[in-house]
Amino acid sequence: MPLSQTLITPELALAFDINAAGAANAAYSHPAPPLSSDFESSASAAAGSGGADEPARTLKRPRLVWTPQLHKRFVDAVAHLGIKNAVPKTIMQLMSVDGLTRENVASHLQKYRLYLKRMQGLGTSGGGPISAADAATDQLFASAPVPHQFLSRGPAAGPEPFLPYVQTAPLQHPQQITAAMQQQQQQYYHQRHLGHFGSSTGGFDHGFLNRGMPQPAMHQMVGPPPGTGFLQLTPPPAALSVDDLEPARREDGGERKVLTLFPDR
DNA sequence: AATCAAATAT
DNA sequence: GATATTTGAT
Repeated sequence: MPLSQTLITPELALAFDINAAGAANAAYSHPAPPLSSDFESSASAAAGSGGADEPARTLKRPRLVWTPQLHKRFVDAVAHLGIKNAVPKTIMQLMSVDGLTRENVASHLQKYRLYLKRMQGLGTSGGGPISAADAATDQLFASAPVPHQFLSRGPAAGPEPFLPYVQTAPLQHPQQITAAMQQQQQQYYHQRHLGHFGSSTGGFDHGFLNRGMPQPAMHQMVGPPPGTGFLQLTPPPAALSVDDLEPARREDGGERKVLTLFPDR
C-alpha cells in the first residue's frame, strides 16, 4: 500500500473539498459550470505532472445512484451506439454526464446485460423461476423501455440514425423540469412499494410491458422514505456535474448521509 | 489499455 | 439491496 497517501484521510480530504465547493453550492440555482476539472477529466494533467497531490485519484467519490432518468440515458446511449459499440467507454462518452466514470457505467452495464439475458430466456416458454435476488434488482431496469433490438437474437444492429442529446436540447423552464422529475420520482417509489409481480398464472408483469403507459396518479406518496440516504446524479438536459451535488458523507461506521436534488416533498 | 463476467466487498 | 471493487481471463 502506498505510504504517500496515509497523511490525509479520505474523510478529511473530502471535507476539504466540500468546503471548497460550498460557495458554488450556495448559488445552486444558476447552472453550475462543470467543475469537472477536479475529478477524472484531469487524468491527463495528473499523468503529466506525476505529482502526488492529485485529489482526483485519491478521493472517494460518492456512490452513484442510478435514477430512472439516468438509467434512461444509459439505455438510450446503448441503443444509439448499437450493441457492437456499446462498451463502457463509449457509452459513458455518449451519455455525457459530468462526473460519471467508466467504471460506473461498466458496473451498470454488467447488471443490465444479465437483466436482458434473463428477459430473452423468459420470452417463449414457461420459463424457469427467477431468483428472488434477480427480481429485486429489476426495479430500476423496469423503469425504462427496453429497445426492441436488445431482445432480438439476430446479428447486432448498427447505430441508430437519430442522436438525442449529443447536442444539448433547448432548455425547458426549471420549474417544468422539476415537476417532471418529481412525477417520475413518484412513479419510481410507487413501483418500489407496490412493485413485485403479483400475478399468479401466466402473465408476468414485466416492466417493459409498461411501455408508454402513463400511470394514473396515485395517492400522494412522495419523497424517499426517511432514513434511506442517497446521492442522486441528475442526467441533465445539459450536462450536470456530480460536483454540483453535495457529496454523500461516508463515516467509518459506514453510515451514509443523504442528499437529493429534489425538494423534500 | 479496455473489456468482460463472476465473485466478492461495502 | 444496490453499487463498487477485485479478479482473472481475452
